[in-house]
Amino acid sequence: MAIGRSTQSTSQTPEPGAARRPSRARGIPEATVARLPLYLRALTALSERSVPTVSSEELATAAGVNSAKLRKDFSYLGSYGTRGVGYDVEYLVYQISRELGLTQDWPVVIVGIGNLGHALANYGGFASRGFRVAALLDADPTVVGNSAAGLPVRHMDELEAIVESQHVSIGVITTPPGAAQQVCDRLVEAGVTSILNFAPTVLTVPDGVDVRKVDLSIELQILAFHEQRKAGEESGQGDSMLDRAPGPVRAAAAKLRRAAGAKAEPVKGKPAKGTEGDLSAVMPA
Amino acid sequence: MAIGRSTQSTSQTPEPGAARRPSRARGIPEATVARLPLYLRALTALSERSVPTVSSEELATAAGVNSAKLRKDFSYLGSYGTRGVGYDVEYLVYQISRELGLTQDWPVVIVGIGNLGHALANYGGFASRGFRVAALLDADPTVVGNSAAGLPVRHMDELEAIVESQHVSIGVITTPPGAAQQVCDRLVEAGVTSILNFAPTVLTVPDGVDVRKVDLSIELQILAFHEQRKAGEESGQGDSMLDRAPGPVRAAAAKLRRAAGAKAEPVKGKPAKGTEGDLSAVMPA
DNA sequence: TAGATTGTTAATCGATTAACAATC
DNA sequence: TAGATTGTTAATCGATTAACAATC
Repeated sequence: MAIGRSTQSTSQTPEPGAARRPSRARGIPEATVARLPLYLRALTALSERSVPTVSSEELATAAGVNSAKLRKDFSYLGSYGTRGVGYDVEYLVYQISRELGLTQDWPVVIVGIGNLGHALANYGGFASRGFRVAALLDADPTVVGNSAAGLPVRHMDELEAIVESQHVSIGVITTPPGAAQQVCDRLVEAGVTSILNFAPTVLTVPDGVDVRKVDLSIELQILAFHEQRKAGEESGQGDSMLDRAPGPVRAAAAKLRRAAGAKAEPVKGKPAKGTEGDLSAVMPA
Repeated sequence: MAIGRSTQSTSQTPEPGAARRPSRARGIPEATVARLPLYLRALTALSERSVPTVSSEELATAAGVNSAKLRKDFSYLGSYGTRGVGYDVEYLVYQISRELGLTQDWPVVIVGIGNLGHALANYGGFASRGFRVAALLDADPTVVGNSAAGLPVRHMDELEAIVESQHVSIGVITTPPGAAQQVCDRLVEAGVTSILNFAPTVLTVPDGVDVRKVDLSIELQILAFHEQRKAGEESGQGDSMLDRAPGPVRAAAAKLRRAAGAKAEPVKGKPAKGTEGDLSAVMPA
C-alpha cells in the first residue's frame, strides 16, 4: 500500500468510514447530499406539471422519504420555504441544482465501451442534468472507431489529451475488473478527481479524489440476504441446530471443521426457495 | 397513497429511514449486511490464490474498510476467527455465503431489455454468485424473440407464468421510468418479493417487499456536489455574497425572488469548471 | 385572526472507532 | 512462554424522528 493513498471505497450513501473524506461540506451531511437528487427529481416532475408550490409533506411523499427528514435536509441549505404555504417549486429546483453543482456543465469520460458502457452512453438521464459525455474510450482496437450514442469510440491513448483539453473532472469506469485500477490511475494522473466505478474492484486513489461505486452483484446479494430471511421466517426453517448453538459449542465445531481442512463450496443449480444450504462440504462427517 | 403500502425507497446502504423494514435480521445491522459482499469478494480472491488464512487487518485492506469495523461486522456472524492466527479463508467464504443466502440458487427475471437490460443479462457477476437469469422480458414486440446472452427475450404476457413456475423471488427492472411502477406491480402480484430497480422512479410496494435502487444519475450528482466543493475551495470562489448572507437577509431575498415569480433554469452548455451558476434567471434585477 | 406549515430542538437510534482483555 | 490477533467494550459520532414554537 502506497503511503498517502486512501482506499476510498467511498461507496453508497453515508459510509462515513471512508477515512479522509470530509464528511460534510459547508455543513451539509452526506446523507442529506445523497437525498438532494431525489428531491430535485420530484421537484422537476412538479415543475413540468407547472405546480407552483409544494408542502414538505407532499414533496416528501413524492421523493419517498418522510417530511421531518426533508425539512431537516432543507434546513441545511437555508430557509427556502414559507411557513403556512410551502416551497416555491421553481425556486427550490434552482437552489438544489446550484447546491449540487448542476448549474454548470460537467464533461464526463466513459472508459470501457462494452455492454454497460454502451448502455450508459445512451442513458438519457446523463445529459438531462448538466452531465455531458465528452468521450467514449476503449483499449480494444476492434471497438475503437465504432460509434455509440452518436459518439465515436476513441482509443485509450487519447485519454490524457481529452481530459486535459476538455477539462474533464469526472470519469466513469465500465471496464472489466482487471483493468479498473490501471484505468483509474491514468484518469487520476490526467487530472480527473471524481470517479464512478462500475467494475467490481476496490479502487485505491490519492487523497482528494472521490470514488463512488455501483455494484450490481452487491445489490443482489443484499436482496438475497433479506429474501432468505423472509423464507426462513415463513417456513420456520433456518440455520442448522449447530449453527444456532451457543458460542462455545459453535467455536468447538468451527475448530473441528478447520482441522478437517474443510473446503467450502456454495451449492449451485438447486431449485430455489426452501432449499437448505448443503452443509456436507464443510461439516465433518 | 394506498394504505398498507410503503414507499420503500429502500435505497443504498444504511437508510434506516425506510419505514417498516426490520432494520436488523437476526441482529445483523444493515450496514454490516451491505459490507458482507465486499468481504466475500476479497475472500474469494484470496481463495483463488489458495491463501489459507487471513488477518482482519489484511482482509480489511483488501475490502477497503478498516479492521475494527471488519471485526465488529464479523462478530455479528459468530466467532469464526482464531486469536493469534486470523480467519480461515475457505471457512469464512462459506459462512458469509450462507449468511447472505448464496448457498442456494436465486432465479431472477430482468424486465426491460434495452441497452441496460442487455448489459445486465451479459453481466458475469450475475451467474457467479448463485443468481441465475430465469428469463428476459420486454413489452416491445420488436425486441421479443431476439436473443440476449443466449436467452430469448420473452413477452411480458409470460411474466406471471414464469415467476410462478420458476419460483422467481427477485426481479430486476430496467424499463423506462414510465413503465417501472406498473411492471413492479405485476412482479409483486405474481409473487416477487425483492426488486432491484434501475429506473429513476420511486417505487411503491406493499409491506414485505424489498426494493433497492441503482441510480446512475444520483451517483453523478453526488460526485458533482463534491467536485464543485473542491473547485470552490481551491479557487476561493463559491456562492454569491447574498447566498452566504445570514438567515434574515437571505429570507428577505427569497421572498423578493418568489414575489418576482422567478423561473429557475439551470445553465447548460457552458464551459466546465470555474463557471459560476448564472443567477440572472432567479435574482431580481 | 385562524389555520397551515415551516424550521428547529431535543431525544433516540444506529454506526464507527480505538483500545484492550481474552486467548490462540 | 511470548507474540499475535481476535472479539468486545465503551465512547463518540452522525442520522433520524417527533414534536412544537415561530410565523406566514
